[in-house]
Amino acid sequence: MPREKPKHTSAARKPAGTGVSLKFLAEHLGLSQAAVSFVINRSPAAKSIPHRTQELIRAAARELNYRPSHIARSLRQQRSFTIGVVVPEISEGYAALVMSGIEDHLLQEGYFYFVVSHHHRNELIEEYPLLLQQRAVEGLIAVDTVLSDRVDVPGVAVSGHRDVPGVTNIVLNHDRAACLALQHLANLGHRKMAFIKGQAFSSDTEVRWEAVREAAKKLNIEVKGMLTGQLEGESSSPLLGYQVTQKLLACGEPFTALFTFNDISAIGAIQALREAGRQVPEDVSVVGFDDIQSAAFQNPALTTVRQPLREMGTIAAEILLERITAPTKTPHPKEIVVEPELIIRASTAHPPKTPGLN
Amino acid sequence: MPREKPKHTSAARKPAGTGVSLKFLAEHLGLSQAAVSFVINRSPAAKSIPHRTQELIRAAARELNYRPSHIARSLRQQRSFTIGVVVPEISEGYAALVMSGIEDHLLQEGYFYFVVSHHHRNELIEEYPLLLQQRAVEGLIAVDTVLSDRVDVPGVAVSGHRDVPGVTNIVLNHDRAACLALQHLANLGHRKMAFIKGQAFSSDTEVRWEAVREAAKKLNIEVKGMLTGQLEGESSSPLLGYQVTQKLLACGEPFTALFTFNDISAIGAIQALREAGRQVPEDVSVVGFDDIQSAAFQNPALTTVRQPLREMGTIAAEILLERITAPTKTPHPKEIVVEPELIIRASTAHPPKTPGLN
DNA sequence: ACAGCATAGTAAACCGATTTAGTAAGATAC
DNA sequence: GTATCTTACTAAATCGGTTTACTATGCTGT
Repeated sequence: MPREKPKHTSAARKPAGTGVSLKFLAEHLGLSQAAVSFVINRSPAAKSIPHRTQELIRAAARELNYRPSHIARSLRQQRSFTIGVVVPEISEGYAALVMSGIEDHLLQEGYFYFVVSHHHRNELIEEYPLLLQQRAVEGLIAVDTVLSDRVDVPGVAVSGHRDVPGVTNIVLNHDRAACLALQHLANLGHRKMAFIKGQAFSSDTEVRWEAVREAAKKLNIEVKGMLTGQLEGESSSPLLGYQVTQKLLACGEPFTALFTFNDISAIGAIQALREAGRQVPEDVSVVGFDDIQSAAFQNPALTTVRQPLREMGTIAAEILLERITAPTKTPHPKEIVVEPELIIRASTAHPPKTPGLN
Repeated sequence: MPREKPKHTSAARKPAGTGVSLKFLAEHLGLSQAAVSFVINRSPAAKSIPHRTQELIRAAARELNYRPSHIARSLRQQRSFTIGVVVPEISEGYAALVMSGIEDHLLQEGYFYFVVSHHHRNELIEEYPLLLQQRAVEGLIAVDTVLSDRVDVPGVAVSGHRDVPGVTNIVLNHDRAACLALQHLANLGHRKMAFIKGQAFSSDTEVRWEAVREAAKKLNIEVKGMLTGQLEGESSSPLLGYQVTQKLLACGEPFTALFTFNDISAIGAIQALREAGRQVPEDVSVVGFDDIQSAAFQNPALTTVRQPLREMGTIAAEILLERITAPTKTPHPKEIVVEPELIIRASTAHPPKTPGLN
């Protein structure tokens, strides 16, 4: 009779394709899957397994390069450690900054995330959250997007501005933002101001505009319909700001200051002003919004209202994970307000001495 | 004896938490899970199930809002329809553009993707691909990152520039890119050129620099060590370009043209030049690289070598899915070359009449 | 009358883990 | 000597689907 070989019946396969499974590892060790699982996960049940055996198991796991299937684990534990992020589009500076804040916190906590971008198409805004849920995300973060309430995982909206049940809103203090900008311009001596509102689909547009009107009223500044433009179109190119500004100039109403919806449109606006022979800031002061990276490196460097976009992303991730891991602790905040900051650079100055020159 | 109620024993639960399961749906219908599964998936096995029943099943599924668990399905079918994207960081214009190209194709084909950013930290570059694999991604796309070969799923690198087995490289034709830029400057009459190389960690740096030297030799242009700067530091802010340019100016060697590693650094460079009293393009012409969105809206608008970043992302996704779904068809291309395009704007012009004025 | 085939499904294995309940062997207590 | 307690595990259920193999019934052909 031949000497008995070490247990190596190996019903579990190990063709390079899939990596080694728990079953394979257990058989290799001559132990049950349960025992191996206990040790690998440092489960309390492992306390009855002697140190010697534990080391054997860990050594084998390392040697065979065992990596538990996250999918199998998710299925069993009903925990995916995955969340979904819904953004309008990726290329835009805004969403990218928020995402990088989100990512920071999520990866650090061992969560991964799916990103989907809907390009403002309604059917996608409806469908993606459901698809994400099907993929067992434990929560959703929506950036500048209104989450429908058909979703039953915790949600956090960055600039969502809609009262959706179960969704926490992270919003900028727009009142303060508008005050900062208008106050700054008023202090410089500006009275005739023009404004560029955001696209209708952006959830910030409405709130911010309301805040601007409020602030203007407080400062006793007139908001003329003729001097109020609105961005139009999907893209996030400076071209939109360029076009609106041309219209504002064409209407003939004089102005010495322009408050735009974001930095991108401010950049386009400055271009249009310059082409029309108006110098920035000598003839017209321009205040942007967001403080995207390149704002500081425009010529002239942009005065702008800074939104702490990265922080907003981080906060969103923090709140979401809190809500996921301790759903009962806090009933969950409805809204979290972050503060803007006025960054004064070179695109604003006193109005020209001959005011109203057009 | 009370009238018999419709079959509704319902061992399967349906508390709002988890949505309905196949088991619940099957019991609700009084059918087996298999039958329901066949119909839902339009599997060939469903042909033996009469239309009437099929409709009943589909109606119930719709009504109960049944959504199969993607995780359970993945486990059984060993297909996750998920891929992993590895980028240096998200906030940068470069990666964001490539990602948006990737996303376009992936979502369209029913795949989702995880994003991880490694911030050039080696341990993360090593670890993330393994973690992604553990999460059963079917392939990896690395952007400006060298994939280690310890991964055994198909990989595609965008600007990877390293010969990793099993990885397809999508690269720009850097020789042509360098030629376009230098030819353009030479045609304008420039002879004294300065250069800004990329950071050491960027995988494009080496290749591009080689191409620049080659092109310069062909055009008989001297590449002086003193007029060669290098970006230093993690961040992707224009500040880096600003600092390098200050050094170039400080060295005292005259130049009339500057070819930068990317648009971001070109923006910083222009700032530095201006502060030193050199006008762009009157005194110094500047050529950027990439053609990021804001390049067109700089002042002056940036002349730059355009990389088709979005397309590179889309191509990466296409190749990857091809390799996943038909692994044997093509042995798999080692390298795919895309062509650059010179975008001439306002930051380049003839050199000044008094050449070499410093 | 009975084989053979189509119809309309069902039972159970399976994917790869986690987890509960339980067991066998040896040590200790009384 | 036996009841009890540890110690060191294991068997089997489970998560929620997919898929293979099989069955029961009715109809057709000869």
